[in-house]
Parts: sequence; structure tokens; C-alpha cells
Amino acid sequence: MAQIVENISKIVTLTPQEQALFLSKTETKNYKAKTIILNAGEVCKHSYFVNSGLLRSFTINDNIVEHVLSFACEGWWIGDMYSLLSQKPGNLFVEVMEDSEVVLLSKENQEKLYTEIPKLERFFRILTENSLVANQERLMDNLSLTAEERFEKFCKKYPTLIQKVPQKQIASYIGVTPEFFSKMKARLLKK
Amino acid sequence: MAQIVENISKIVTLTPQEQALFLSKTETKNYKAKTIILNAGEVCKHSYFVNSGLLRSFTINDNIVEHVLSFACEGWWIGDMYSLLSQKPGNLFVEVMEDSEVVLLSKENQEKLYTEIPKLERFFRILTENSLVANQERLMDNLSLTAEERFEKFCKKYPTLIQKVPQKQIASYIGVTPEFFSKMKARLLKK
DNA sequence: ACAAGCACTTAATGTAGGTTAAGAAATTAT
DNA sequence: ATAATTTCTTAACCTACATTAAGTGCTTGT
Repeated sequence: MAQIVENISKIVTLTPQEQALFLSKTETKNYKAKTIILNAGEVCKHSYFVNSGLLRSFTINDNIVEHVLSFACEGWWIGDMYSLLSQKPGNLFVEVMEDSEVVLLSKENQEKLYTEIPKLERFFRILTENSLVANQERLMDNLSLTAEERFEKFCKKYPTLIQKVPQKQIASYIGVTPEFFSKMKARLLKK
Repeated sequence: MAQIVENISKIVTLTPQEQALFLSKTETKNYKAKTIILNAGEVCKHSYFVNSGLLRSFTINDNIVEHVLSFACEGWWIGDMYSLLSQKPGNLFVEVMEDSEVVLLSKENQEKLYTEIPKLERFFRILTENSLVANQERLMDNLSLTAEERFEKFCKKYPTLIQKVPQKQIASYIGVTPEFFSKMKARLLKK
């Protein structure tokens, strides 16, 4: 069964016909590492589901500093939700970090699917709810924990990512500079 | 028309029967200022919709410091989404800041309503999507903007709240101490 | 195989924002 | 009205993290 269908089936049950209909509205692409599949300033036209590989979304502020919003590895969704919903130019870049296979679901098809398969409305509601909960926790963590504590949480939550992601991007995700992250890591290793 | 129904009608259209069904599953309560309607450590059983008044949700960390996650005034929803979804004890307090009229929708009724009125699935999907977008923006702002810039954004985004909310809680929302906030405000007034 | 660029480290110095403490102003309760 | 409590301000001092800079590995492309 297609991975994306399997992913959906963890939350709502689709008939074989519905599965086929769903898949017919998606498009699967392979990207080389370092490909930017969405640029800041562009309107986001798709939701992206990762079959294999690793992507990330990030912004770049005035001072040319990157800030990672999210990583997405196998089985995760990614995109620029603000831009996708509003259909206005967004602030996010979406970059392919390793050679990856990605399923694209266009906004129009996603909306058609909501009416053709109402269960998908539920699926995406739940997906978004979970995402919101995770985001709220991260926000509160940024307000109340030290960089060291945030890093520890990150390690527990995403153990596989630590192997794969360059550490300057983990630094960016938890909200410190690469230099400080390096120093902090050295400090932690001494313990 | 009931405010909560009006709120829903901005996004999906309900028939009079559906409106009545919806309202029959809710309960409206009046709370005095300073009432805590949800404590950290409890399981959140309801979504709260504010008819009038003002509420907030916040955590308290080890050092007895409060961190405001959100404010909710007239027409806004609030609760502890993590706890509501997982039905596990949460970390959030929900406090009534002014005498308020609040509509309670229990988790069970909310889920019944999803099947009885599928359009509500869409309503809450869209509500959650918007919430997620706002949260993502706030997270990125916390990573990339100074306290001063975050405060300016807050003022533009929630002009009415500035009059109503004690400034130490605005400080908490943007992520600084009340003392630093005070200093920053004095600095801004000089310009 | 080599050069060119990244990613990581280390260290000196700088700063936004935190802490502590004490008093003034504003609310709230009696 | 007055006391009690909470909120806000100010100021001296402190620290987690940023900045700058220079050097050391790694990758990656050719």
C-alpha cells in the first residue's frame, strides 16, 4: 500500500476506491539533496508528504540568519501552511536535505477531496490538531526552558534526526547560534 | 442569534435545526473574575468559547514563573488542546480575567457533533489551521525578533488587549520579565 | 587527487534581557 | 476611608547567549 495511504489509514479508514481516488489526485516526485522546492515570496501550492528522505522548512531574516521551523522525514507532512491557506506569498523556504521521494497534493485537489471523501476532513483536522499541540509545547519550551533543556528534549523527541541533520540546523531549530551550540555540546559531553 | 453560532456561521453554514442541535449540546456559564476554570494536572473536558469577558491560559514552571500561552476575549476559543485531545492531565491553567460568559462544549459532545453535523469537522479543521498558522508565526517571532519588536507586533495585532490586560501578563506573553518590560516601555515612550 | 567550500570548534569580548531589591502607584477588600 | 494586596517602576548588578574572528577538519565537485 502507498505510504501516504498507510499514513492516512492510521487515523481514518479508506475504502480501496477512496484510496485510489486519493492517489489519483497526488503526484510523486524525486528530488536531489539541496533542491529548494518552495521559496520565500512564492505562493505555496502544495502540501508535501515525505515518502523517503528528509526536508526542512525555514525562514531567512534581514540579517541573513536562517531559522528552522520544522524538519520532515519519512511519513511526515511539510509545507508553508500560512501561504497554502491564504494563497499569499509566504516567508518559508522548503528545502530537500537528502535525496527524497515526495508526494505532492495540490491545494485544489485537497479541497476537492474534502468534499469527495469527507473522512479526509477529519484526517486533516486531526493532523492539524496534533501539529498545533506540538507547536504550542515548543513555544512554551522556548519561553521557559534553557537552550540546554531544549536540546535534551529535542534529543529525546527526535533521536533519529540527530544523526542526519547538520548540527547548525539543530541549533537553529532550538533557537541558538551554531557557536553557542558547539560550546554547549562540549559542556554536556564533559558530564 | 447565539454568538457561538454566529462565529461558526462565518466559516460554515448551519441550518436552523443544526444550530439548535449544536446549542443543545453546549452549556453557558457565568464566571467571576479570577476564577480558575481549569487547573494544571487536571484533564481538560471542554472547549471554551468566550461570549463576553476575557480569559487566558498559562503554565507555571518550577520557579513559580507564569507563562501565558494565550488570551481569549469575545468570540475566541480557549482550552488545553493537549489535554483535551489526549485526555491526560495537562500543564495549562485557564483563568477568567474579567467577569465572563463562557460557552462550554464537552469533548464527548464535540465528537458526537462531528458525526451528526459533518460540517463542524470542517469548521474545527479551519479553526485549528488558523490557530496553527498564528502559533507558527509567534514561534518564529520568538526565535528571530527582539522583545521590542515582539511587543510592537503584539500592539498591532491585539490593540484592544493592551487596555485590558495587566502589563505583566503581556510581558509574559511576549516572553520577558515584568521588570524588563517596564524598562523597555519607558525606553519606547522616549522616542 | 585536489581545491573550494562548508561545518564545526575555540576563545575573547559584547549585550539583551534576567535577578534582586526597594519604593511608588494603583486596585481590591473590609 | 483605610488597610492589604497587587502592579508597576527604577536601579545596580548578573548571566545566558550573541558576535566576531581565526583555525581545523569535512564534504563535494571537478
